[in-house]
Amino acid sequence: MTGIDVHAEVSVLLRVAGQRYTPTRRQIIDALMSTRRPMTITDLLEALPDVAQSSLYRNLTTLEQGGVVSRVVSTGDTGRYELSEQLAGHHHHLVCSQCGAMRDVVIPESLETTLDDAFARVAKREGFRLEHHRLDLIGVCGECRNAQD
Amino acid sequence: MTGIDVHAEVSVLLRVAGQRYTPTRRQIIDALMSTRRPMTITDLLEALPDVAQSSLYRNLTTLEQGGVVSRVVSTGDTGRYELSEQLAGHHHHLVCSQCGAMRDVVIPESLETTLDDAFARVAKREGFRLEHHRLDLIGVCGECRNAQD
DNA sequence: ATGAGTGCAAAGGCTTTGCATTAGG
DNA sequence: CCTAATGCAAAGCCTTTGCACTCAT
Repeated sequence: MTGIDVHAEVSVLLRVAGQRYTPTRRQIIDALMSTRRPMTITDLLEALPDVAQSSLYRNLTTLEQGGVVSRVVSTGDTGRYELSEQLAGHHHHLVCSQCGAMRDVVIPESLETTLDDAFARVAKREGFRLEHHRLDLIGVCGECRNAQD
Repeated sequence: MTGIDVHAEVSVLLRVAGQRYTPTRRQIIDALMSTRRPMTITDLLEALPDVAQSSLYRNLTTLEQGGVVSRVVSTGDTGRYELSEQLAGHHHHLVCSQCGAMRDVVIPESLETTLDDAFARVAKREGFRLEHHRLDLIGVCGECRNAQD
């Protein structure tokens, strides 16, 4: 998806949610689009030095409620955000157990289908209405592997 | 795995880590064994009313470093802990998107094998040394479904 | 003009740390 | 005895909130 498409889509999503697409929000989206990994609050503050911390938090909340971004659960002590899957596509994460870095990763479509089928059965068995799944691959990233040599 | 086995195993793990298996730590393990879901700090404090909050945090850290318990990443604002997979066996979690509750769930062994194979390939492609995977099924639990009727 | 968005500072809430006391080997 | 573990209280850190100001419609 190109940047223009994303901005147009965000604009629609926010309008539906009764929210404006302000310059600050556009900057946040630009920052999130610029990388293939969830960004921490710190990352975002560094990328947007003119945005107050409180504004960042408030905008992220607004964007999340509008379905534009998603809060990513991570091991770290600070929150992480990414574009919602509606905008970025379905994906998973590689998580480095040493440095904590996260990176997006896509698994074969056939495997996703297998997973969806199996999970649907498990959810039914457990009396659970399944919405989606979250899958992280934990290991050691290339940089940390090199650093150990 | 029976309770006796778990305590014996914990004792060994802690000894290897150079740590003692104190009464407080045994109480924590008993609490974690009593339920099939990760417990929050609040849960544990309620289950162990005579244990100071700081002791709980410190013991959980010690137990985690010894490989006895695992910190579970969750959406909530407070930490969650469970017995390590070495003690509790490999499993995943059902996470309720409405009430935040988590519950253990096991998926078919054949699916785990399929996942492991596929993930190994993905990790290799990405220059990642895979350690394990984390899989959550997000949806609405039975209680919340009933509450909506 | 009228409500939303912003910045700054203060307050909140979970977690960690300091320090004196107690228990275990 | 000597180190580890505990309790209580204080400090830290990320996040949220209050309030006045500015911007957009």
